[in-house]
Amino acid sequence: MNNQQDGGPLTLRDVAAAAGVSLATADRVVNGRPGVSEKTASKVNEAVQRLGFRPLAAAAELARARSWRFGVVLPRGSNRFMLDIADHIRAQADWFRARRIAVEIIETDVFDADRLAAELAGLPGRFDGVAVVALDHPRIRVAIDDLVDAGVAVVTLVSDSPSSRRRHYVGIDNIAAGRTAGSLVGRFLGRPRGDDPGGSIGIVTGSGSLRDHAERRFGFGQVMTEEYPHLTRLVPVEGRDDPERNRALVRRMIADTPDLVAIYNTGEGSVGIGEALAEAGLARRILCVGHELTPATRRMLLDGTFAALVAQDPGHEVRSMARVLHALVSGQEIIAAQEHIRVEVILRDNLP
Amino acid sequence: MNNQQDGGPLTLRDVAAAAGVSLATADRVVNGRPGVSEKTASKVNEAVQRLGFRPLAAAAELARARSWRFGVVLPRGSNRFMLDIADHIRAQADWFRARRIAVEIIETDVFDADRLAAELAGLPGRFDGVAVVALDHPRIRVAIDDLVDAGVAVVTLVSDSPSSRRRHYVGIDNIAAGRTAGSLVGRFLGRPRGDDPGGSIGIVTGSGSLRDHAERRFGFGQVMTEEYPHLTRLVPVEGRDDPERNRALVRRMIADTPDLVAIYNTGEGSVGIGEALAEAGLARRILCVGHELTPATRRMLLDGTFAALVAQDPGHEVRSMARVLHALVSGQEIIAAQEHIRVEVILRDNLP
DNA sequence: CCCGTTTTGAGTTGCGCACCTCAAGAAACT
DNA sequence: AGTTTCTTGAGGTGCGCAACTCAAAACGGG
Repeated sequence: MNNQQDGGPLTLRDVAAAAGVSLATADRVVNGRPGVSEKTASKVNEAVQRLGFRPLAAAAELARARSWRFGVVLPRGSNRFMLDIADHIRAQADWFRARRIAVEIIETDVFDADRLAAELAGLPGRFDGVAVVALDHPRIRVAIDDLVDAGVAVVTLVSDSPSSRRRHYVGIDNIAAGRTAGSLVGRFLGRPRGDDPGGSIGIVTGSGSLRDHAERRFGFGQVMTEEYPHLTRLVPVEGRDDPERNRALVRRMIADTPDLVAIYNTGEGSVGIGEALAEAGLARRILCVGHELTPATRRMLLDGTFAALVAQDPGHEVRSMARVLHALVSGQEIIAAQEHIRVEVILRDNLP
Repeated sequence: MNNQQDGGPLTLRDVAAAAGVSLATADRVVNGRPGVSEKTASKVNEAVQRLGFRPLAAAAELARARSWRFGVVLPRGSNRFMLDIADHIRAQADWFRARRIAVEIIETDVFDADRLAAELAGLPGRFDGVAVVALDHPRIRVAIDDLVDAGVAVVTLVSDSPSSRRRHYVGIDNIAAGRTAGSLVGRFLGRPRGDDPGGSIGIVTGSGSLRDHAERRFGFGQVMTEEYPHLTRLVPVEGRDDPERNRALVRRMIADTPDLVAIYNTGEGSVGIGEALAEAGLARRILCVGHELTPATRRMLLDGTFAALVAQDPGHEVRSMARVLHALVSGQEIIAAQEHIRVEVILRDNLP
């Protein structure tokens, strides 16, 4: 019953026949089970190669007949972007269930390394795969490595811990994101003409200890130094992603900086910046670039308060996380090109 | 053998038990087969809702045990973007095979409506699903509708034919793309200051008859008229996406336009524009914005000849096309949010 | 040569579902 | 009442693979 005769799909049966072995032997080779001589194994592998056999994903998954438990460790709190991530996870519930995946969202204080490490230490046994918004901190690195050693598939999400042995990072290149913001600010301000004095750029950031924000500031600074040396960068102020704090900080910034021409916010809470500018009657007169698309930033993009946003798509990230964890636990290959998360530039005109 | 007792996965068996009907009846309802009274059907549906049942994707796919034949109709020729689309289709071969999908690429002259229509007429029977780079032309609309009537799932790819009854369009909103290009050009040129005379903007386009290019010109013009009235738009010149023609056109444009400040190319062949500028020693002095990321545009983005690209991701489009066609032929739902193709802005700093 | 080990073949089971047949029962007709 | 139509249940089959058992065959060492 060689399927290949009738043009049907290529099955393991065909491989076995082509290699001149039994189905059982072919199965042993393909699934890496012991008890096959090297000679026979290479015969089978050669046939797999020659025929281009790939196990039918659906059949393999069905036959494996096991379910997976994934945990996603997110920062507790009201950060809009993280809420979006959580929403997208819930929105993907059907996708997960159709693949026998149970997802649990674990909210914790990711800014407290000890607590996060303790949380991670309790995960082995509870989960087959874990995605974590990581702090780049030695204690977290160790906690992640322990998870990996316990046989859990670990990926970092949004914020990486590159020194750990996590299998994958799902998120954007934050240096590139900062550079992109820098180029937008530089180009939007225009080349200095004649006696153009340049001007000062205010930088609002979340916290000095977050790797993603630090990388964005770094990338932003790179471009500014290289390409726009006529512009002055003010010392970054930390608003901890809180709109209220950002508003106060920007209010003071406006008062203290007569030649303020632009503001770059590396994190959330952009709405506070917009409010401070509106109070001072400076909305649309001072160039603003921020990160992430939220209802608030969308509104400010539409009304012109913000000229551009540098963003990452939380939906893509959640789907990528799901695919990568699923591939890792079920021993499939990761298609790198597909899992690359893009640094997106959003203007008023290409709002999704 | 109620799986729910042991916390196992939720199966159709459980639904049937919960609804107090047999497996066969539950199956009839779930798969929309006839012969079930309305009362019983609603009982089953209620149980499906209440328990949150979803057929296990792998099992459903395996059981359906049928393969699909998809055809992708692409323009013949050397257009780099279309070659990328074809490459991505080939790169997805494994994904397709794992889902029993055989994909055939059909190259034809999409600019010749008669020939394209004839090509489409020959597809029913050969394919279960077809993706076509459509010309928005009455003859093509009829040909697409005929395909749909013949029971073929049809989606348009990259270029739409919105008046047809195609089930889905996989591609970007080209008006938004043109608007985005317009905003980039306008903002990059900067606000007029003092006695700033504005300047002229050259527009290079592929052909007047392509819907996507026309829409881009329209969107570009919208933004220019609304926001940057001090800038003059030259009459678009048609280079048919050919670098050589574009080079000649831009050479003439440079000679004829002393106040040329920017060039917008709605299509391909941007490399010819870069060459003409380089010859005249104007590279990086005249602002260029184009479309699509190719090896050539990537290079010109890096060397500063082009300031920005407005792009669509061919990989995303191919994957979306595959998902949508697969969903259509197998009666699954399309997740609209996931299938939205974004208008991407690519600067030197966020090159993927 | 025999004996023990390794390798291989043959076969079974089950994953969850789609799809089919057949027959029994219920309801709606004449 | 009998007859026809509709509805439901029971059961089987197969999709392609993973994972297993058991026995036969091949192999290696003494």
